[in-house]
Amino acid sequence: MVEQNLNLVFHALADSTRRAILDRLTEGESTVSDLSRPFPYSLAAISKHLGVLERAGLITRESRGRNRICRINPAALNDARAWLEFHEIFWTKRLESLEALVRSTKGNQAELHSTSPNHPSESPTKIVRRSAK
Amino acid sequence: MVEQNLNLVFHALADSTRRAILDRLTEGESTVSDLSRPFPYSLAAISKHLGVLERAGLITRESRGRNRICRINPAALNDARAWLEFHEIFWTKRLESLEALVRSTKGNQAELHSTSPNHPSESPTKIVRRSAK
DNA sequence: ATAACATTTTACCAAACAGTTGACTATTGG
DNA sequence: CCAATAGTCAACTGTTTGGTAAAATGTTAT
Repeated sequence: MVEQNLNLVFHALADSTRRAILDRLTEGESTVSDLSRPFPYSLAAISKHLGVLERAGLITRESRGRNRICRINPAALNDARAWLEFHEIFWTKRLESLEALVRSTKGNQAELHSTSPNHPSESPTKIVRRSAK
Repeated sequence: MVEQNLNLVFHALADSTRRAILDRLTEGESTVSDLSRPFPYSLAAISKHLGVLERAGLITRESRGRNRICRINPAALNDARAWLEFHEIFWTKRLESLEALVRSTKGNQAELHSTSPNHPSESPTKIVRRSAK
């Protein structure tokens, strides 16, 4: 569930055009055609990008008359940021404790490969078959 | 440059298998076949995933005898995390000031669409043609 | 009513993706 | 030296992506 959402969010962010759309949206809500103006793409292309962003929860769209106005949804970034932040710290900590281990055992050739200083069960991400993407 | 790198990093992260590989790698460096063992995929598939992760700078690979050992590179997460963190704060701030504006002008129907409380030049992401992806 | 406008949908295309299998290249243990 | 092991590469397959153009759907203004 969360896994699937991370896929959607990271995928949505992995495109310059979509990130630029998000940036434009920080300047305030916007209609689709206003949004599309600065881009060298068709309205339909932008509409598709908005679909990707909406499915990822990064924006919301609301019909107002014959326009659809788009707004950013800051909360949706939280999952992704949390994943990154946690992992950055986690990885760094792991590397530090690994270095400490190396330092403390320097001189005697301790096993350096297959190092598992903590229990593997801490690993937070689960394997998901491609069909679930 | 940075733009391009963000594409690579976010794309690399937008896949459960690759995130799971990264997680496994936090338990310590690993060979490719050790890495591939828990996954229901061929060695070649995992090797490809490792290529994606390496191109994004998220891991490094080093030949050791007939093995290639893979290590995580925590620094590479920084760009992505920085982007997310900045934007989450940025977006939230914008929404707050927008709300404040709405509150302060409540009762008189001020222009609510096309709202640009700050200068648009602050927007950090640039538009990049698809070819650059 | 009807014309114009804003957006989505559909049908299509080329390129990229995620996977496979099988051949190929090193490296090592016996 | 030779067989086994570790990994990558090449070719192929089916699916997804990011784009287009054109038709369809709503909504508003006249």
